[in-house]
Order: sequence, then C-alpha cells, then structure tokens
Amino acid sequence: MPGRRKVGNLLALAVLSALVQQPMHPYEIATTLRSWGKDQDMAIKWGSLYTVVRNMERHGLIAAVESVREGRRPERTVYRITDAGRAELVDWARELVSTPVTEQSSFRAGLSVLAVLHPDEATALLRRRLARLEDGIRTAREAFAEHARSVPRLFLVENEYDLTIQEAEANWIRSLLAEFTSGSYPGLDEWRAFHEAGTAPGGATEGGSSTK
Amino acid sequence: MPGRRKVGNLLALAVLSALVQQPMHPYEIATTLRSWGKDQDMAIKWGSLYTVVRNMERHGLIAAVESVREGRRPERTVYRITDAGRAELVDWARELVSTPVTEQSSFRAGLSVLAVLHPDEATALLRRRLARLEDGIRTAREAFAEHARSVPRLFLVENEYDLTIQEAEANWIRSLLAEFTSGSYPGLDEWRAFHEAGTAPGGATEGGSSTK
DNA sequence: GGTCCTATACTCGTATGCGAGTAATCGGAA
DNA sequence: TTCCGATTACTCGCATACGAGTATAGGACC
Repeated sequence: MPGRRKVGNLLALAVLSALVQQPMHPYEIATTLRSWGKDQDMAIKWGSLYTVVRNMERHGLIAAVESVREGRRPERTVYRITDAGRAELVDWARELVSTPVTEQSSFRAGLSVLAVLHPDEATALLRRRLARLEDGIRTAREAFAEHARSVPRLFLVENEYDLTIQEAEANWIRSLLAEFTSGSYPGLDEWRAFHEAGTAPGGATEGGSSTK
Repeated sequence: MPGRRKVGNLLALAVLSALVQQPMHPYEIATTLRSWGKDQDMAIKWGSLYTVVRNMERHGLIAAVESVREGRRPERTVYRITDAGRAELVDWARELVSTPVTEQSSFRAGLSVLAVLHPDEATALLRRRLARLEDGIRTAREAFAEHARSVPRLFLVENEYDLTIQEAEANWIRSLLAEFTSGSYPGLDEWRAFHEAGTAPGGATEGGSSTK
C-alpha cells in the first residue's frame, strides 16, 4: 500500500482518467489507455487490471452500470466513475504533482554495484546503454512529433518530461564515459588494479574455492 | 517476477552486495546497507528482507553458515554468498547498467492527468514541487560532499547520477512554469475555459449529479 | 536495583501483483 | 464450408511484498 490511498496502484489512476471520459468495461479501458499511448509508461497487466477495478468498486470509486452479454461472449461489466472517484482522481493528481518521491531506479541500483565490474567492461556496458538510450530518444521524439499533430501539448506533457529526463541521463553517461576513457576519473587505477588482481573491490581477498 | 531472475527484487542485489563483503545475518545486512547509505534509494522493508533472503537461499545464491543463539535472543542465521550468488551479482549488474528500462514514475503519472486540475492550481502545485525538490537537492548535495571525504567517488556514482536527474527535473519544471505564468503555453486559455465552465477538460459536459 | 526506553532480531498474515490459462467470436483462406 | 489464427474478454491461483506485531537484551537514570 503505497501511502494511504484506498487503491494504491497507479493503474487505478489510469482507470479513473479513462472512466472520467465515459463508462466502459475493463477490456475497453485497457484498449483506450493503449490508444492514448499510456501503455508505454504503464504496461497494462491483465491480472492487475481486474484486481484493481474490483478494489476500486469495493471502495466506491467506480460503480457497475450494467452487465451486457453480447452473443455468448463472457459477460462484460461496464463501470462508471462515481463522485468519490472523481474526487480521488483530482486529489491524487494534486499529490503526485506536488510531492517529489524518490522512485526505484534499476539503473541507480546497477550503478551502486558498478565496482563489481572491471572498468573496461563497465565502460563498454555504459556505451551500450547510451546507444540504446539515444535510439529510444529518437523514437520517442518521432512518436511525440506525430502525436503533437492531433493532440494539444497539454496532453503530452509527460512525454516532454520523459524526453528531458532521458536526455539528461544520456548527457550524464557521456560525461562519465569521457572521464573513464580519458583516465581522469579519480581512483580509476585502483579500480583496475583490484580487478586485475583477481578480486572484487571493497571485498576481502578470497580464493574462489568450491561452494557446495 | 520482473524478468528471468530467480529473485527479482532489487533488494536481493543489495543483499548480494553486502554479503560479498563478508557473511552476515539479515538484520546485520540491513544495518550495513543503511550505514552504506543505500537505504536512501531503497527503503529496507523488513518483511521483504526476510522473504528475499529465504528465496535467495532456496535458489542457491546464498547459503546459511551457522545459526548462533546469543544469550536467549532469537536465533540469528548467518549467510554467506555462494559462487552462484557472485555470478548473479555480476550478471545482474551487467544487465542493469547496459539496458535502459522505462521505470514507473509517479510524477509522470501525475503529469498525465494534469489537465484535470485548474491551470492556476497546477501552477501552484508545480511551484510547491519545485521548492521541495530544490530542498532535497541541497540536502543531497551536502550529504554527498560529506560522504565524499571518506569514500572514493566510484562508490558514490549513483548519488551523482541522482543529483543530475533531479536537477534536470527542476530545470524542466522551471521552464514549464515560465510558460504557464507568461501565458505562452499553447492551449492555456482553453484549459482555463474548460475549468471555469465547471467541467473537466477532454470529457463530455456533465452536470455533477448525485452518484448513489 | 527497579523501571523504562531503545535497539536488536525476527515471524506472521493478509492484501496485492500478475502470469498463464480459458473460452467464445470473427474474418479470411482454402 | 470448414478450418485456423487472431481478437475479445475475462478468471484463477500462486508467489510476493510488506506492515504490524512480538519478544529479548542492554544501558541509563533515579
């Protein structure tokens, strides 16, 4: 339970933002979100969607409108947003916008154990990341330009933000790589020495003996 | 299970990086991590720690060394890293460093529903965020400078990264705010109009009728 | 030398997350 | 006409995540 929200999953926010437009059944919500391009920043997990929707109903944020059975397909339950849901949407938006939270970042985690890799390998891997990142940025920029034709900028703010952050990361990696390759990074020699002596840096020297 | 890792929780990575130094019992791992300052980017959840450790043992990444009972305290099980664990640590580090993944960001989520707020409120909230962010950056910078006295820069890369990203976010917010306050942001008037007409933007006009 | 507060060191139960499975419909090719 | 694969629309159940609870030890203070 991240925080005090009745339904803490950010997927719930997406559901609210879809239902605020019009009543829908869960599958339609997913489709709408995907067409909206929200699936990029929030891969829709089927299992979660239905769990989240059920919980949202339980907490009165949404309410079932009808259960249609079209032909003999599985029953589709159509939901609409309630006033409580609308209030939650706004309140949640307020919180998310105004309060910075330190998010979990896998790259940060990777960096925190960067020392276990040989500096040359670390350099190569960072180059790899940079290349992929540049690729991703290019793609995102194109998709953004495409979308921007038909959608007002306000509805694409998150993408603009994303691009900015990714660029900042790319730049940071570039400058780190520059220090690595020029040899100006402090402690680079010790780092290299540790690894070439066949031991992990920061750890005690251990012969790699059998484990079992 | 994020990916194919036997134990996908990033906490497991932290555990490995602690145990690579020397065998420890779980509580000691937590303490070590905290002293290392890793708790900032990865709040240690007690429940998770023990679950993760158990799973890691099950998968052979770590192994129990001994179960000491000091006095009449609860039994403490000391774990050491195995060769498989060491291999996992390195392999995991490689992946995390080389492969960018689009992480979940609550701010991005917030931005994606920014339109549900009145532009004036959005502006105020962004100002609020910016102030808090600047505060956090200042604090982090000081902590970093302090640490940098005793710890080589290599072991603080993640913090450097973090600062860079946070600054990028702050700058982005600043420029967005500038556009909002100068009125140069496209669509600002429509945005305002939507809200002042008493309806959510992008949605159909709906009288706020009773819900139940 | 008794009491209180904090630190140590976990355990347990529950809510949640989510992959994998299921089943019906539909459009097109053979 | 029938078969096949894709699409629609969910359900189920297990593994995880994690808060809250528990219980002992040690030191400070009076």
